[in-house]
Amino acid sequence: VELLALSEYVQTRQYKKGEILLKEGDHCNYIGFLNKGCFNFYYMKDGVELVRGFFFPNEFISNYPCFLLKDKSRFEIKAVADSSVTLIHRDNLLLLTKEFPKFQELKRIIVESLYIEISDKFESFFCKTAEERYLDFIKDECEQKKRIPQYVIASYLGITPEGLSRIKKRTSIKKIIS
Amino acid sequence: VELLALSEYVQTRQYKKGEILLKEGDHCNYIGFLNKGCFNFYYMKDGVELVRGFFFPNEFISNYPCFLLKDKSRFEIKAVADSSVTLIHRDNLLLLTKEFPKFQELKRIIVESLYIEISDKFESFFCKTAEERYLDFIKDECEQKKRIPQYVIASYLGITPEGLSRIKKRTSIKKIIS
DNA sequence: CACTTCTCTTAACCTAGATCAATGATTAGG
DNA sequence: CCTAATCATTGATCTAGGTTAAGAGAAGTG
Repeated sequence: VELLALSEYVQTRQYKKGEILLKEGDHCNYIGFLNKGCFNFYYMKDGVELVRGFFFPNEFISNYPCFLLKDKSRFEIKAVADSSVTLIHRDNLLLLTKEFPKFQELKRIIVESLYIEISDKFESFFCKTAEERYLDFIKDECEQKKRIPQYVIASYLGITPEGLSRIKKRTSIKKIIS
Repeated sequence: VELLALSEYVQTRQYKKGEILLKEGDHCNYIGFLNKGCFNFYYMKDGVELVRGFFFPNEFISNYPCFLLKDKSRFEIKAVADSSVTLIHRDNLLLLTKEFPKFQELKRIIVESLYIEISDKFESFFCKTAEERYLDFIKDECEQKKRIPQYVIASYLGITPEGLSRIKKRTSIKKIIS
């Protein structure tokens, strides 16, 4: 029953590689569920994209604090590959949660996972080297990750593409030795 | 009226410098409001305290996600100066929010401020040098901050005490030149 | 007060990663 | 299929901060 109701409140959209889902300074009125493809989010600093994270299939895409607070977003969300996203508007989510209290749970889960995610990332950034972060990143190398350009990964790891190149060389040498 | 009710649900405690308010692995059953003094929070990594932040007067002290989820805390909270804290137990906060819906607001404000705080810190750590972070830190140099030992500040900035020492020398030279 | 224990600073050396510049390797568009 | 643009790698040089070791202040304790 809930699924049926859900389908009336949502819409599915295709995004081409490079297309922007949420622009800096815009309001985040939708929450997306990523069916296929891959997005990243980053904020602009002196004209450079500082990548903070990725969205992979079966994850929720949004700037949740902005969604909740009706704030302006400080970061952007962009497709790094052709993608398919199911979107729900804030108003419709509100209607849904009123109709089906089950969806309340959903909201809590989203916030919690966000907080945990950022805490973990903070921790890894705080006490790991770029090399360790890289190894963590490629540990579960899914199909999506292989398609992310190196310079985007480098930014995500907090280093330059040149630095990442060197790390890759270094780690592949280490692999051969051991 | 609310204030009167409040006073029945809370207790005020004194903490000596070095005393621990929340230990790693413990449950966080209280939220504290810092009247006087200063706390820091950190997690242990290979026997070393990695400081992540401070609590100053008029701020709420807790591991809020743990407080909510009744989880075990991964970080500790310790007094870096003699302090006075007003504590409220989870159960009493629950009673209060039932009696006075006004306090619901309070909970939302705490989560929001936490999320914003960690986002900001992440951002500063991600794209600023230790020197910039240090200058940010001393910008509003209140009485409490002056009492925090250098090695604690260094840990907070993500560097060693030696590194901080160098930065201080460097910045003081820059000041004289300009 | 003297003594031990923390805390802070300094110096010498080392390493990770930045920056700059050049050159291959891919990819996309006509 | 070819050209242009983008992306990845490499080398040389540079810098911030780590590491180690030593010494100077402060501060708590008997």
